[in-house]
Amino acid sequence: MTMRSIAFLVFPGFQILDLTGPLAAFEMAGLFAPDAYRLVTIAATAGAVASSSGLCIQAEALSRAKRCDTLIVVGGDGIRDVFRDTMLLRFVQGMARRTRRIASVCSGAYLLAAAGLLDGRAATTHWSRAADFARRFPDVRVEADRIFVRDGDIWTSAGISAGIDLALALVECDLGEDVARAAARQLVVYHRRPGGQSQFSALLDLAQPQSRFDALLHRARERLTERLSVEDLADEMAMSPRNFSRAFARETGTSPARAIERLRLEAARAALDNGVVSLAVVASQTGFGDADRMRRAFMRIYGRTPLAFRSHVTQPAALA
DNA sequence: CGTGTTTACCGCCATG
DNA sequence: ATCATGGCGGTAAACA
Repeated sequence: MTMRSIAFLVFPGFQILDLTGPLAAFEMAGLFAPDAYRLVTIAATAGAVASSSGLCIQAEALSRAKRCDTLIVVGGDGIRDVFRDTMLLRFVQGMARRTRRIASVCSGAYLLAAAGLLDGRAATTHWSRAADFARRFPDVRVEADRIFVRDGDIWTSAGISAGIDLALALVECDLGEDVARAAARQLVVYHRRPGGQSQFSALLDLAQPQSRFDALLHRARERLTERLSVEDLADEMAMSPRNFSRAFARETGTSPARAIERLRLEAARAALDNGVVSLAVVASQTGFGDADRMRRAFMRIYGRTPLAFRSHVTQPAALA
């Protein structure tokens, strides 16, 4: 197996989770694929680099990344100064020619865009900066609602924890789905977030963030074991069932019952993928009542049984 | 697997 | 007139 060197570029005022999330994801992948990755953190000036939280990390010189496989640029408020830094821009441009692929987390995309690497490409960044980003870099196709975007050998990801999703996707690309899922399980995060593309999970694929049903769905997800009938939900919105159904369908594109079912399916999938709890327990915890009803719902929507969503990956030797 | 019951959804119409 | 609302009844699907 070839050892791949992954270089993380940091700078003063970087976001600590943009670095440590993906770092930990690659580390976990290493439990299942020993010696697959070598991880190095680099900065324009070697030595202690303070993150925006004040926590410092020890970075190595840029020259340490000359022969790396992947460069990952992290984000953070400090990017405001960094993406105008001609020395770093030239470094990134040079890396684009040398490395197999380049990625960014959160506002790290600013550096890639300023270096011209994203011109004509699809990319994403933290949702709160998407508008500013699009204004500054009109040649980039910003896909603001995505967790991460791949365009050729350039990968960009949304805010903070999305960097973990990005890293898992890179791992899957390198080492296959089994290793990526095992690493995700070790991190206790979703391998592929249900809802796939939305920074806000599938839940808000349904209702717009400012929709009057957005909060309702969020609350419902916290108490899936309750009845959550159309009548209950209408009552909670202080609307008649008829009008609630109609308004909900108009504003979310799906019916109330289908939305609730989707939430239950997502929760059940996550529980199946992450844990070893029995089907009956998962069914009860997600509001399906019993395993048979859950199974029927899975077949109806996914065309596969709940068991098909269980990951069958052994524990890493280091933790056995 | 068949069967009675419940639930969800939708068209229609009345109201304000 | 237009629009949001809400009640009624039929139908189909899911449940028991």
